[in-house]
Amino acid sequence: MAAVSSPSRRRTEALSRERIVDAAVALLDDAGEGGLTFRALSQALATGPGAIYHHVANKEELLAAATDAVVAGTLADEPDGTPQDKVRALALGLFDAIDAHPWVAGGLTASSWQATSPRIFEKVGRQVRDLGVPHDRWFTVTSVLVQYILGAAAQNAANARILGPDVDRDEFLGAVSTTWEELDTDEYAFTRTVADQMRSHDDREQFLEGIDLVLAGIGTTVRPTGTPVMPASPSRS
Amino acid sequence: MAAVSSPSRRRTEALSRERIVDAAVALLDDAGEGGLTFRALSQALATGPGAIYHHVANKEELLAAATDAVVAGTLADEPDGTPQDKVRALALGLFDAIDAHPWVAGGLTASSWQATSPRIFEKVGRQVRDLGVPHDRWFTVTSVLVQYILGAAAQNAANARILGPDVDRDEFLGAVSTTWEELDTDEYAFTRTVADQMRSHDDREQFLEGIDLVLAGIGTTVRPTGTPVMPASPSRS
DNA sequence: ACCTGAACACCGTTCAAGT
DNA sequence: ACCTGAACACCGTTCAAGT
Repeated sequence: MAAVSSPSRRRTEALSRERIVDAAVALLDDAGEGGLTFRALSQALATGPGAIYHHVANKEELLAAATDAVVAGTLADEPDGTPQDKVRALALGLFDAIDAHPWVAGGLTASSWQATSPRIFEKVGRQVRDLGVPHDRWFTVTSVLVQYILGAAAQNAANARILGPDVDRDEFLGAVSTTWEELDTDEYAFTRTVADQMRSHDDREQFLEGIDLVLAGIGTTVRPTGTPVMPASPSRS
Repeated sequence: MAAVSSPSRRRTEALSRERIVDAAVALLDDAGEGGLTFRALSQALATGPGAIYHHVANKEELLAAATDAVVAGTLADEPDGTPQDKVRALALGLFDAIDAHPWVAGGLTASSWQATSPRIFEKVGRQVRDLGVPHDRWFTVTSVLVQYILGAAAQNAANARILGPDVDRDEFLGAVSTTWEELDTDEYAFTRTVADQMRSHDDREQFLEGIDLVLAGIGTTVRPTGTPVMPASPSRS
């Protein structure tokens, strides 16, 4: 916060990768994916478009860095409780972050095996290990959990994006629900019957139920020494 | 296939939404997301850029239509077997389609609640119903399944994209695995221990294991009339 | 070394003008 | 009604020139 050190230049502070990334996050947050522009960015930083290239290779790397900044913030605080609780807390933290910054979803799929995902992978993987999953299944089970978390959060963010800030959620869900009710009787027999469930569902709640479903599935593969196979987390209905 | 009817014009056939969408799919397939351009498209169709707008509202709608065309093709043939088998077949069909046309992943998240997703939702939902899931959980369980399928497939496609056609998969996985082994001992204690599992994993296989994990989770919530809670699909190890 | 900002090679989209 | 293609208002990225 202190703009002290170094002899004052034309700008308050010299350009730096960190300042650029911060400005990028701000731009993405209030103007969306399409709002991140080297021209808009250079204006916000009181510099020329070319200057940014001295600190960032290209737009893709910039988006990845902005994504990483948000995710790192989310993973900062350590949850506590059972491994199941920790998975839920981690998942919900990411879900909320992606909901608040929908552009993160795009950034994550664009840079999967890079810096960001390993961070998430590590946090989730530790819980998988503590859950008692056999060692030879750690990679697969952790991957599946991470894939569900990021996949579900990304799809939720996509919906939030088309909703926009000015569209009423209930109104929108009601409209979709009505559309579903009017679908072809034969071709969409199933979808029609859940139109009302769709109208009244809660995204966060549904996301958590998905986590619990996967945790329950993991539970069926876990055999704590000497005890029989048990469905996971009996503490939740 | 027959280019008969109507008096011959400068082009073999008049422009139509279908011809435009077909050309878009072809363009996306061999040049990727960035290859779809109104200029490239109009050249392929021997017309001007403006002409396309008489049949398609904008690029977003065009991408959605192209996505829908691919997905509809995938869902065309009806699988058979148990509901579990059908879910696996449906999921694998989508996985393979997204793997073959990576741009579909982006198209799906960009137009989630539109025409494409309901088609997938319906197909999956019917199996959820046949699985014996209680009626009041149909929407949630189906959503979770669809979210996992599309989310995992999308992330796989993202990896395939950064891999590219000219990069050797084994070599790439080996490189990532080595990176993981060299990560910080404390910060990445878990990730380091699964570096070798990551090197030898198979994407399709892992995807299917994820499906089975979710199905197993669903199994713990299913109570066929009069019988106790049972883990799902005892037929698979 | 870092920054500037004009310039290059593109985009999606529009629109007067043609048929 | 459908098509044309120039034109508009943008992009990301580069690069000579400055400090």
